[in-house]
Amino acid sequence: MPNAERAHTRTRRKRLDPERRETEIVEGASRYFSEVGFDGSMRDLAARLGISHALLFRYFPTKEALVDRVYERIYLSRWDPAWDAILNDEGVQPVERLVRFYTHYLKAIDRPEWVRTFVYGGLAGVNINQRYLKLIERKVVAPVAVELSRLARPRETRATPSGAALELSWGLHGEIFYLPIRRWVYGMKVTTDLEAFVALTVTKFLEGAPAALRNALSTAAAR
Amino acid sequence: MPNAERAHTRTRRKRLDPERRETEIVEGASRYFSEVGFDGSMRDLAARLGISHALLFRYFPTKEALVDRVYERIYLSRWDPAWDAILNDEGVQPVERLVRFYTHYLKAIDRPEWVRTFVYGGLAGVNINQRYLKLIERKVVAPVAVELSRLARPRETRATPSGAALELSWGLHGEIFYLPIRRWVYGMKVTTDLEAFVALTVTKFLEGAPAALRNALSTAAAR
DNA sequence: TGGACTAGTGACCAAGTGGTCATTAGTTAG
DNA sequence: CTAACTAATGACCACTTGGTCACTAGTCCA
Repeated sequence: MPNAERAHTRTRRKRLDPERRETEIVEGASRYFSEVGFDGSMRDLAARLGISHALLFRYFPTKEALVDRVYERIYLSRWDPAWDAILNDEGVQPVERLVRFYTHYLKAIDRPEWVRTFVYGGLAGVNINQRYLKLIERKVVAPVAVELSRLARPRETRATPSGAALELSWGLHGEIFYLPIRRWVYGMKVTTDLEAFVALTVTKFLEGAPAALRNALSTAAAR
Repeated sequence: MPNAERAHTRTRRKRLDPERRETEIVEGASRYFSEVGFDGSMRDLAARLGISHALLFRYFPTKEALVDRVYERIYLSRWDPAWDAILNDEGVQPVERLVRFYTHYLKAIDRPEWVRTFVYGGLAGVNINQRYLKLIERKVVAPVAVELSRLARPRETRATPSGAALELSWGLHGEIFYLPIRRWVYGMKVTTDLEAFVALTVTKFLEGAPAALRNALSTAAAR
């Protein structure tokens, strides 16, 4: 074992093959920036990784390039196609579908890198956020709103959900998303029993939203 | 009119009395930091205010002092005592109470300085946030949870609400808070009809939450 | 064993940061 | 009109930042 326990001081220079080093950098950067925000410095990051900051610039020409890479890693390639199936499985009761979907989703999302980076990005106006939210609207909020409309008015079959239905579905999403926010942004102590939390929230939604929607639609129509 | 239209160039040096200058600085700083985040520089801020950055240090010994002051201005002194009355007015139906309270609250909150600064502060771990959320829990979430418990189980009279009831009330709060977040953090286009939004959300809550709570309590008891 | 290849570094640069201070110039009371 | 008071400034300091580059030293093949 040639590489064990050096007598003379310090972790000497380590030579990694470029591929490994790169993933090490990207992963480290994800963690680092999510803690500190994207104003964190390249030198600090390098120190954490135990390398010189010059090396970072060997792998990424600018800080921006690294940051872009971190974003990419965190969001894109993070929508699990299986979720679509869960959400649209006609053979399952709506409650069950929503509970399953949001439990999976929450489990994937409820991590500091994800949540904090997302919020940092929102504040900075990074456009990846807006793209992501559009995706959420298309894949989750709108379908849920359609389902909700059907529950509220079983007879009607409208393709596009009303504004109120969308608002209510965004409400569900926001409510669920607020759990990781409370945990990772505001540092509050909150449940870790994600499934119970989702079940509770979804039940409330399905018990209350159809009535609220009917109410809103009829008062709007009466005007 | 001695001070009108100088022929020779530039807005010359202006001499304000300290009190006015100070409020001008604090207000400008609130706007500036809420846009840029607290990593914004004192020089930039000064340029925006049309003064030299040295002057800022005449009024605030350090940047931190200014930031503290901005926080103070934005949150503390921003809980309207009238809200307590609205929320606890036994003579009014719960729906109406919640709608009124949250409409007022949302109107006060739904401004970029407030929302963005709050979120920036959360990410940075500023303790004022945690204090504020404790206040919300004490003044809003907990009372709402108590009310909710009463609605779900009219016979019981427990002083402290269950975990599930609290969770549901936090859900309501999160859902409502998510509207300004979407507007000011993620830059989405969302309703400006706050009252209609609150009415919708509160209705959904009151229609759905008691049932969800009963459900949760009985399955927990059955175990 | 010795070279060639190249991952990794230290020292450096220009631009920006928070913060200081001697100096300048509006304003007003006498 | 002048002198005194003090709001406001410009020039400066030490330090940090993103980024560059000539050099150093692991590793592996001949």
